[in-house]
Amino acid sequence: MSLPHAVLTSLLEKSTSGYDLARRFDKSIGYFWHATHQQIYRELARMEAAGWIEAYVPPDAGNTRKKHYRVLPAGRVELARWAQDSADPMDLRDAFTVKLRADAVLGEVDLVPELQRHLALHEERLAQYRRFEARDFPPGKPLTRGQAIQHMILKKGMLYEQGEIAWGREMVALLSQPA
Amino acid sequence: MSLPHAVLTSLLEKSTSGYDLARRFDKSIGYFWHATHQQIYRELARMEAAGWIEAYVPPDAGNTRKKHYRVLPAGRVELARWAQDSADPMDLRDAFTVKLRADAVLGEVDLVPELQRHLALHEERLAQYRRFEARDFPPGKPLTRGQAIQHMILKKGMLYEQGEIAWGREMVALLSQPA
DNA sequence: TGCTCCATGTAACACGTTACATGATTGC
DNA sequence: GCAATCATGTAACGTGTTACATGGAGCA
Repeated sequence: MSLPHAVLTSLLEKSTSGYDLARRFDKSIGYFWHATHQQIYRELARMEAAGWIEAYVPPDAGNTRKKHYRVLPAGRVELARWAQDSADPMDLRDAFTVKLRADAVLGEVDLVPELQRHLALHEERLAQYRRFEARDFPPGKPLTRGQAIQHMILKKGMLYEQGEIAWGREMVALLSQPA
Repeated sequence: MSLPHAVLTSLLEKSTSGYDLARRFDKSIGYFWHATHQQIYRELARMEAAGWIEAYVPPDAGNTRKKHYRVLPAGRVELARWAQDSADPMDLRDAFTVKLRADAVLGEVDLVPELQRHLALHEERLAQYRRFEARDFPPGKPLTRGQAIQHMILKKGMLYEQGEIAWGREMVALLSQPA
């Protein structure tokens, strides 16, 4: 049960509306914790009921219907409590690997086009991470502790994408071989 | 919806009982597609109802209550259909990375012990993968197409664990620095 | 006898996904 | 005026998790 805590973290980084949170979950924090906008609205309602966050109308509201949320002290306490909890590394649920295994046992499945599509997606994401890095962490720039952690998170994402790409290329070569 | 297909794949690799499938999901295929024994029993019941698999009493049953399952032609067809479907790369749900972000914004969270625990788990799993590799894919051994795919899957797991370990060590160094 | 592990399940609930609904605003 | 996008939600359903139930087999 970490979705509320991912939302709390995102709100602490920047107080905002459910809609903008959902969009942020499509990039940034969502690269490490995926969630749909419906999950986010549901969690916001629950957390408001629990007294972890509160809604307010932003001063520059103007003519939108946006409801902004900010984290209350109880929310901070809960987030700190959860962060100190022990939890095992994430379980993988990687459908493509299962498909490869299915191919290994069935034969007659052509996974090359899908693999190449995934490769392109991983390359695109890696390129985006590199742009983030160039923008936020230029070489030589002194970093606060928090920024250094954010940089390491980005590097973790880059490492992951690089691994997927290197492995994917080798896999294309194998699958493209004549049987 | 890939759990039934992961089970089908596992049953094609070896017909067996729900109990043994559950144990296999704790190693082997479970490293890429996690599932609990309750999920597996539920899927077996559904797939039997759908005519994808059938239960039978193994000839050497003896005095156990084990029900073995084997894949029926309809199950093969369904697995091949699913394997050809397009699906995006897996979404991550990595609680530890969220905790790091929480630490970056909150401070005052000590994630070093947890990180070291994870490091030990990743190292152990990598060692296990290496044992699998030495046992199943000794250098120079000629491989069928299916075996070559299985080897690549194992290498993907090794690459992943190596990345986690390298990154984790760098992260320990950062978090251990005096603030 | 009592303990542990084997083996299969039921039930309740929490979480995640998909489809749909509603109305306001912005741009052509 | 119309379409696309903004912004928030409801509802239904499917998947995943946790707790518990049941009874047999092996063994000290």
